Amino acid sequence: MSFATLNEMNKTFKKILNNASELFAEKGYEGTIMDELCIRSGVNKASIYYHFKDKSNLYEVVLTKLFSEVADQIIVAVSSQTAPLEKLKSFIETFAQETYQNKQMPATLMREIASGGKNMPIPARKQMQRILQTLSSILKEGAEQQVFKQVDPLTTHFIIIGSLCFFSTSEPMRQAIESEHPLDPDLNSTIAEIYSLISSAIILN
Amino acid sequence: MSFATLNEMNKTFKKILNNASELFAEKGYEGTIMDELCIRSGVNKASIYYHFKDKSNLYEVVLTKLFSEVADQIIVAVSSQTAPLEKLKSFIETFAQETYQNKQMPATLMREIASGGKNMPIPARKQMQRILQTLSSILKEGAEQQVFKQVDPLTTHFIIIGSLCFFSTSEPMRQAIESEHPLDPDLNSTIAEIYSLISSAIILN
Amino acid sequence: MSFATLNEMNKTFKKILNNASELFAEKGYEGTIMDELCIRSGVNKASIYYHFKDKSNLYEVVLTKLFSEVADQIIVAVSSQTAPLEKLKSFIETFAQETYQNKQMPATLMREIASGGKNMPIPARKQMQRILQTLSSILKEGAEQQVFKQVDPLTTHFIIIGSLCFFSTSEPMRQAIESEHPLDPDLNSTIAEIYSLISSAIILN
Amino acid sequence: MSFATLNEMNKTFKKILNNASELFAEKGYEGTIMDELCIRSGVNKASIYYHFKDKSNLYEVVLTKLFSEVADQIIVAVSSQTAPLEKLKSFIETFAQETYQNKQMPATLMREIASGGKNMPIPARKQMQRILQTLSSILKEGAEQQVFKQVDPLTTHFIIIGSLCFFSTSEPMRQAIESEHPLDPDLNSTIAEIYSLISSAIILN
DNA sequence: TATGAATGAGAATTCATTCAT
DNA sequence: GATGAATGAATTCTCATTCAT
Repeated sequence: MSFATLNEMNKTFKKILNNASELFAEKGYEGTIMDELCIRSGVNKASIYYHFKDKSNLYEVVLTKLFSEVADQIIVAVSSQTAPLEKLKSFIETFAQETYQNKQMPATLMREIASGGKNMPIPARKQMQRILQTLSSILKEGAEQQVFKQVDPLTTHFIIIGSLCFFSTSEPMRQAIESEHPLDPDLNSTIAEIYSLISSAIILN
Repeated sequence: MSFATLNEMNKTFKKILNNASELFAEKGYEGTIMDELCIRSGVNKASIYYHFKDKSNLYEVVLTKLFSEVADQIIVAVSSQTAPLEKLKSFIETFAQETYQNKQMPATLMREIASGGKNMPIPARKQMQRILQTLSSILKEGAEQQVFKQVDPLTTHFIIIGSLCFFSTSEPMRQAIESEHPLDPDLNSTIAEIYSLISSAIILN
Repeated sequence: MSFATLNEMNKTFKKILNNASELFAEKGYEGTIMDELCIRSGVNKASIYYHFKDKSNLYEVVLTKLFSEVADQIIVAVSSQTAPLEKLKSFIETFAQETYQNKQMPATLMREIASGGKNMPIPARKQMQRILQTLSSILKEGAEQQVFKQVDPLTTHFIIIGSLCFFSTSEPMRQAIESEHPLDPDLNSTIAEIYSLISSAIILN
Repeated sequence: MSFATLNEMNKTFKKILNNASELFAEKGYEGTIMDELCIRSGVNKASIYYHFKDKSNLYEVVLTKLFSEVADQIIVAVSSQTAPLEKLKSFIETFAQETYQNKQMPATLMREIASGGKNMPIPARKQMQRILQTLSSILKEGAEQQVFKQVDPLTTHFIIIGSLCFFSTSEPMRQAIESEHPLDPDLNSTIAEIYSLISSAIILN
C-alpha cells in the first residue's frame, strides 16, 4: 500500500491508520494487536488486510506519516525565519509543540531508538534525517555568521529531541509519581527553559 | 521468586536474569519471547518457571535490578562530593557512564516512559524515584547555598536523563544514518557538553 | 451459470474459464485461490461471481468441459475406424495426443482419482464414463469378432489411461530428475510402445 | 524435525505422522487442515508445531517416509532374486502390493506428479529416484544378458507405476461408477495381467 | 533442579463471498 | 456487466505456561 496524500485516502483507510498510530504509540509494535485495532476502528479484521499488506506495512505507513508531518511542520516554521537564533527557537518550539500535542510521535521514536532503530522502516528513517538536517543547517549557518559556537549537531540534536521527548511522554508518569513538587512544569516554561539552555550554550558572546 | 543478593543466586538464575535483561532492553516486554530467552540462556523452558513466577515477575526483577544498580552508583558517587556543583557533575557523569556502558537501562527506561509507565513494576519505579530524589536534593541544596538558580527539578531531570538516554541508545542508529558529520561525538565530550549546558543554565552568577 | 456452447460465451467468461482450468490443473481445487484467478484473468473478483455461482460450480464447468472435449475427440476418432484393432489404436492415439497437448485434463483426472473421485462433479463423471464405455465397446466387439482375448475392460482402461496420464504429466518431473537417460522418450514412441504392449497382450494369435 | 527411525519417535509424533499421511493422501496438501489433523490425532494443535516446524515440514516428513518405505521394500524384494525376469516380477508385485495395501503412497504420488512435482520435497524425490533406479538396473541387466529387449526405462516405469497407481486408487471410483461389469478385477489378476503385459513386451524371444 | 512434552488461549493472515455503486 | 470495498469464517502458527518424570 503506497503512501498517498490524505485526500486520496478513503474513510476506512484513515480510521485504521489513525487508530494504528495511536496503538503503536501506546503499546509498541509487538504490543499492538490487530484485533484490538479492528475493534477500535470499527472495521472488519480482513479490511485491514485489504488496505495494508500486513502489520509491518501498516507500521511503516504509520511511522512515515508521523515523522513526515513533524518534519514538514519544522521545515515550514524554520524557513519562515531568517536569523539563525530565531530559526533555532522556531525549531525547538515547533518540535516541542508537535510533540506535546501528539504524543504518538515521541513515544514511537523513543521505542525505535531504544531498539536501535533496527525495525525502523527506511522511509520513516528518511523523515528523521530531514529533521536532523534542518537542525544541522541552522547550526552551520549560525556558525558561519559567527553567531553560534561550533557545536556537534548530533549531540545538540539529542539534547533537544531527547529532553523534549522525555518531557512530553513522561506526563502520565510524572502524575503517577507521588511528587513533593506541587507545580508540574507546563509546556511553555519547559520550552523556554530548553531554549535558553541551548542558546546560552551555543551563542558566541 | 524474591529478589536476593547476587551471591545467593545460582548460575541458572543468573544466566536467565542477564539474558532477560538483554532481551527486554532489545525488544521490549512484548517483543521478548520466553522461548528465545531459553535458547539464549541455554536452559530449559520449564527452568525459567522454576526460578521466576512468570514473565511479568521476571520483568519486575530485571527492571528493579537495572534501576537500583544505577541508583546505587549515582548515590554513592554523589555522596562522595560536598559542593552542589560537584555533586551535579558527579550525577551527570555517573548516569552517563552507567548508561553508556550498559545500554539496557536507558533502552528499558525509554520504552517504559513511552508507554506512560503503565507496566512499570512498583519496585522499579521506586528506584527511578531514588534517582530523581537525588537530583532534587542537589538542586535544592545548591539553591539554599545560593549557588544555583531555583529551577524545576523535574524539567532538569528530563533534560539530563532524556538527552543522555537518547545519546547512548542512538549509537547504532547514528551509524546507520549516512551522516555528513565525520566525527562521531564521544561519550566524554557529550558529558562535558551536557554538564556545561546544565551548569551554565542553573549557576547563579 | 449453465454450461452453454462456446460461441454464446462472452470474453470475460472465457478468460475466467480458461484460467480456472489452468489453475485447477496446476494446483488442484483447494490450491486454487479465487484471488489468483482474478489476477491471471485480469478481471475483478466480483466478476467471477457474476458469471459463476461459486468456486465449486466453476470447478464443475471446468471439469465437464475438459473431459467432454476429450471424450468427444475419442468417440469421433474411434468411430471413423471399423476394425477393432484400428479402433483400439485410434483410442490410444487420441487419448495420448489430447492428453499430451493439454495437460490440464490428465492432471485434473489424476487428482480426482487420488481423492477417490469424491469431489468429482456428476456431469464430469458422466464424461469419464463415456470414455470408458468407448473402450469397453471396442474390447467387446474385438472379443466377439474373435480378434481379442477376453480381458477386463476396467483393468485395460487403467493401464492405458494410467500410463498415458503419468507419461504426459510427468514431463516437468522427468527433467528435474537428473537422469542417466540421455534420450527423453517422445510422445510418438511412447504411444507406439503402449499400443504394441496392449495389442500384443489382447490379440488372439 | 529430522527424519529418524520409527523406534526413536514418541507416541504423539507417530500419531501425528500417521494421521497426516492419511489426510495428505485423502485431501492433498492444501485440502489438509491442521485442525482436523489435531482432532484425528487426539492431540493439541500446538503439539504438532512442537514436533514439526510447520505444515510443509510435516508434509516433507510424511512423503519421505511414504516413499522410502516402498523403495526399501522393492529393493529388498528385487535383490532376493537373481534372474532379471524374476526381478522384474518382484518389482511389479512388490510395488503393486505396497500400493494396494497402503493407498496413501499412490494417491500422494499422483497429486505430486499432477502438479509437476513442484512441491515435492527433495528427500521424497530422492526416494522416487531409488525406485526408478532399481527398475533401470533390472532392465539394463536383462538387456545385457540378452533376455530383454532394449526399452526405455522411463516409459516402462510410467507404464508400470501409472497403471498400478490408477488401479489401486481408483477402487472407490470404480464402485461409484454404476458399472455394467459384474466382476471387479482383483489385485492378483491385475498384477498378473500387468506383469504378463510388460514381460511379453520386453522379453527377447 | 532440570527437562521433554503438552496445552489453551490467542494472534496474524487468508479466503470465498457479497454489497453498493 | 464491472468494480472497489467490505466481511465472516476459517486457517496457520505462536506463545506463555504447566505437567510428569
